[in-house]
Amino acid sequence: MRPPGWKSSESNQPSGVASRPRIRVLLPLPLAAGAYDYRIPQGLAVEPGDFVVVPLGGRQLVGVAWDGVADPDLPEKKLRDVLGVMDAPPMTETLRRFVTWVAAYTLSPPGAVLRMAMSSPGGLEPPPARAGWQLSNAEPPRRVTPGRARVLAVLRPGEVRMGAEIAAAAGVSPAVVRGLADAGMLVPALLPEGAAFAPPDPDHPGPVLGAEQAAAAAALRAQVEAREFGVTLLTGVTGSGKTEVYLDAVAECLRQGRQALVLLPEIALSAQWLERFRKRFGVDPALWHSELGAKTRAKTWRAVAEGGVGVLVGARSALFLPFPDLGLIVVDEEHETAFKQEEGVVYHARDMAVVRARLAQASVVLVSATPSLETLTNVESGRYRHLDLPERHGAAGMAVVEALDLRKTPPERGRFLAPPLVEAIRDTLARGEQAMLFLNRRGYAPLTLCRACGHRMRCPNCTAWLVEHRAQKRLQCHHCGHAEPIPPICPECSAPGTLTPVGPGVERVVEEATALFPDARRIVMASDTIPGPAAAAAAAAAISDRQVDLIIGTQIVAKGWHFPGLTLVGVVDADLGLAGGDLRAAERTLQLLHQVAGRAGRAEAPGRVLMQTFNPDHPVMQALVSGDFDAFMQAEAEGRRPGHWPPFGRLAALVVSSEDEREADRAARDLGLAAPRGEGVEVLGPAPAPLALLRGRHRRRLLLKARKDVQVQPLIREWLDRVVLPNSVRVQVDVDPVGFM
DNA sequence: AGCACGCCGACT
DNA sequence: GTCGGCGTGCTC
Repeated sequence: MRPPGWKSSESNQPSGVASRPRIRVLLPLPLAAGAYDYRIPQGLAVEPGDFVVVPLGGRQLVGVAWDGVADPDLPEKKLRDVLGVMDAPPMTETLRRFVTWVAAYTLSPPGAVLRMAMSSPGGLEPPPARAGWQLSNAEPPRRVTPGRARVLAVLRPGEVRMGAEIAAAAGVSPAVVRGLADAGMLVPALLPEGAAFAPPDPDHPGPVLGAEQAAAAAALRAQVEAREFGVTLLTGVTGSGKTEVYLDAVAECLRQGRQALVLLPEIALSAQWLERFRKRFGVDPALWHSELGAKTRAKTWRAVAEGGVGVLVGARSALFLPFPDLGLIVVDEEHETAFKQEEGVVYHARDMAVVRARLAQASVVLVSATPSLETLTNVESGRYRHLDLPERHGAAGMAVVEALDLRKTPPERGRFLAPPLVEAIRDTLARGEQAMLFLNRRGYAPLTLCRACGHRMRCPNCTAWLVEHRAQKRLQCHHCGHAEPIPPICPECSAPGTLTPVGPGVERVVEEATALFPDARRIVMASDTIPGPAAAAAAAAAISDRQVDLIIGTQIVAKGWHFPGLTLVGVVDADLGLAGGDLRAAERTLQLLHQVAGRAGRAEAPGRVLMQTFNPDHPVMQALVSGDFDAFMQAEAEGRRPGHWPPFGRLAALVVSSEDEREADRAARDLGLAAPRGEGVEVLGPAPAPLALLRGRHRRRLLLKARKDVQVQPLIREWLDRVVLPNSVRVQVDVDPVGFM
């Protein structure tokens, strides 16, 4: 007896005294040692890349036969036999090399990276054959009941259909079908597998490209046609047609018979993107994101491995799918920090996309209206090519952006919308156009304090204030799961009714807008009101259909929506992202606010953007008002270059954490004392990590800063080997950190 | 990641 | 007297 789905050795003989060949097997577990060695039993053929079943301890696991030679010194008695080979396409050498590369770069166990490449256990099993019935060759009896006759008439010779379906088509109960089967007139048969994914047609008549777009598209097509590694940055303002241009490169990739992967930062919110894809290719692409169910996941994974998927659109994890011949990777909104995976294997999907493409001899297109300084620097140095789409395609010009000085025209006391913004909204609504208010902060108020004693409500597990969520009447921590009812008295001084919300969250803006514009039809777009892709699509449709006058939302309104009736965007707090000592705070704020601004005025009507700020002279505000991002990014570069800050140097963060604060301090200090030193290497800290307490763990951070030509991975590996830390202390390494962790 | 082995509190 | 808490360590 053998489990379904895999082949085992034919011989049941013991492996014998003579030593059998060995093979390394990488298991999808975070084992620091890497691949384990196994014995190949007689009668079983195992090649690198094969998905193999092996014993580990008391259980059986699927791993991948890996490259390299087994350790000849490993004693024979430790070795166990490979149990079988899965009936699945082997992992390609390119993907195996990618797994190894990512593990080495991120200082993760290779098995932890492999786990991401085996993210669908079901995909390794052949798809379950579905059972059906077909006509037998038996001579039909001369007399049959009318029901049986109808069934026999419904089925054509050789046709296989499911029992329930046959019964429905013949208008009989399933019992009649069963009866015919018992009588031998129907025989069981397997249903043919339908094509899982309709192939996108590269020559489907799509939208017509303008001259600038056509030229850029031709350049991208040529790059794909070359079938070698190359990276191009594609820039252009919102509405310049970047998507249509890179979809043309996708089409060329399909003509080449290779697969294309499009990475989006938030796949769950991309209903409008899918519509554009459908317009270009006539079918839906395959999708990959964390919300896929196990069945779809398995089907998609398997179809990708078998080469049955031409184009796949996915979130960052799609980078580890088993494409047999990947020809193109598009990273849309390449500046987005959502491409950075912060948990488990810490990696940046944009950077790893470039690595995978290099290993696969594929093209990369990085797309953004506001590219990251990293990417711009690679353009500058000639490593990446650059194509720019200069105009807004077939529509009005860019929205006019104005900084609204809150020092000159402050809102009324206890309000958050300044009079000029209120006026602008009023005018917009009066014209029958739509307005949007953006505040990147969920909840009602970010801080609750006691007016009597000054006590601030904070999370017991994190260094963070509790955020009031008025709808649930609760205070919530946005970093861990903690939530509590709003206490009736101050927990510190017991004064009743003195707890006061301070500052605005999106709910409070809704409250204010409701009081100001009671007749406007409103929609709130925040992660708590838009729980999934379906809700996002519905909200987008409601806005496009003009069922809504005023859109109030957080971060998610910034995504690439196209709302033709929207002509005014108000940014409630443009300074929000600028606080804190983050290296990229200014760059990120610019990118976010520009993206929000891009929602305004995309059709015939011109758009207007009002940003409420206390710093109208800040370079970010100046750049947004003038639209001169090149100058801003150049200034950013000049700010980072002298200190060898990224991208002009390398950075790695080590976050030491423990439930015990003194232990965290001690461990961080010990690490600091053992820090590597040398030419072009510097270690900063330890210092409290940006969230000094997170989910009950005290965190300290050390930063390793090195010159660009220094390989930081061996330095860090040796560093960690020099220090012995208690088991309760965790060290998380983040190579190329973005923002705080 | 599992699943073992290994030492200290509330139960049939 | 045991059942069981999860701390520590190993799995080719």
